[in-house]
Amino acid sequence: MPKSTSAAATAHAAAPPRPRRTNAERSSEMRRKLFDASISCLHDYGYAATTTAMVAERAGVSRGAMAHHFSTKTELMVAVVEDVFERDLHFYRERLDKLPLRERMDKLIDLAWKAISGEGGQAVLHIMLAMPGDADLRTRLPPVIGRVGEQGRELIRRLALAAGVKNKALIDASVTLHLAALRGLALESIIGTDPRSIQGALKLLRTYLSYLQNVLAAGAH
Amino acid sequence: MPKSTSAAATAHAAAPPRPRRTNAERSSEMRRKLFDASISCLHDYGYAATTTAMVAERAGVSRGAMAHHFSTKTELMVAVVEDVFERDLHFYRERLDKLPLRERMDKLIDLAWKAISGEGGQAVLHIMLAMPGDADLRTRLPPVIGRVGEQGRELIRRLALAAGVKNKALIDASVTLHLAALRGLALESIIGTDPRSIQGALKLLRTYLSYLQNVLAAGAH
DNA sequence: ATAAACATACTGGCAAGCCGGTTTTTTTAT
DNA sequence: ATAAAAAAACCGGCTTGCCAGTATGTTTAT
Repeated sequence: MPKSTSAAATAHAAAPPRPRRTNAERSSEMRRKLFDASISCLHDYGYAATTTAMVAERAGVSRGAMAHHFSTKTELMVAVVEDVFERDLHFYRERLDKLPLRERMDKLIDLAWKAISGEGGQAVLHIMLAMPGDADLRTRLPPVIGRVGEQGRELIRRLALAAGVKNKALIDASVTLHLAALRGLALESIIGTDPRSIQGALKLLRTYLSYLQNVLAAGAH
Repeated sequence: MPKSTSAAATAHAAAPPRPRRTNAERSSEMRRKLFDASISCLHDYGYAATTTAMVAERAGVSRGAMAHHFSTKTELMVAVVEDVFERDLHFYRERLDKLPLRERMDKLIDLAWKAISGEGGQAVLHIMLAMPGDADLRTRLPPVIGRVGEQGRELIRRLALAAGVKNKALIDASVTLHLAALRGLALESIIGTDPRSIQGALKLLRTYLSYLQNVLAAGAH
């Protein structure tokens, strides 16, 4: 392989165009690639069948590079959950801000369904279900889930308050229930349930929510 | 160890009481033990962290015996799902038959919650989430799920018809949604969500169902 | 220069499946 | 009825492949 000659030193040598990225850029690009590959693998194969080697390969990255950024599989997975949650929150805020207040609640279910049933949501689902089998995950994940869960609840509370609803306990119960329902439906789609059946359930869920809004609005006056 | 003498041949020898079970009995007892141990392990550690050796040990059975009845882990897990589903259906029927028609619908949610959030339900949840990573599971499990799902739907359709509801599509959507919600809440309890929050969500779910019944009953006349 | 980013090779542990052999039950032949 | 033969249930060690983690070497940025 006669590539070692000073060809690279010649002026026109642009065979591999060198971007000359900064270290911070390299790191964040590396993490992005690893997250995407992880999510994709988790979606396709689940937690246990997702091997670190597989993730590295799909990311187009060496195992060593991955080890440099995430020394253990658990660590990577926790970071994946954080990444997905952050992106989801950003996704919600970006879309909701453009809508008039009255329409936001209704849109929320569609957005949440997209987030939860998508690749990222399914990946998170798999990681969560791996908790009972991984002690590290069991200690590291709950704080992450709790933090973002609180942020999400806060976001929805604001929407509800703007709509004139005060019953905090009921709002929380509603959030818990609707998120659980969406997760359950996402699970159904994982195990191959007929999508039409799932769509019907989603429609009913929207109906339920608007019923709840009516009741609460009536009670609020 | 002088137990090898003909003590067993004497009339009163009850030291090791030999049951002299029939083969069918031995088989079914063995399967029962393996199912219970599997469910317990799945609940405690999830799918991947549940090893066949662990199941055998917890069942108080040799690995070879287990291999005789279930030659592969996947095979055992499919059988576990079948067992849980059969027991659940039996559980539903037994409890519901004793109730007057009007109360059955409401009771159904409690029963389904007990079944889905219990050890067996969580075990099934773990097995389902393992599907993407196991090709065998992916081909063997759907038929089982489909069969029992249809039986469950049939049971509920009868209840609904007895209550004067005709809208078949809406009934199916309702069943799908409510089961999904319960599964999602079971998942929440697995990842350690505050039980009070879950109870609140359950209460709201019951409210939703009675609302739906009222609407349907009104529409049926 | 030196530290961070990236790559390659290796290792230790472990779980699933396999296999030869033993014990218990059931069937068959006498 | 009873012994021999066949079948079914049961046992535990072995092994092979594979995966997470590690150790060491090379390139790129600061």
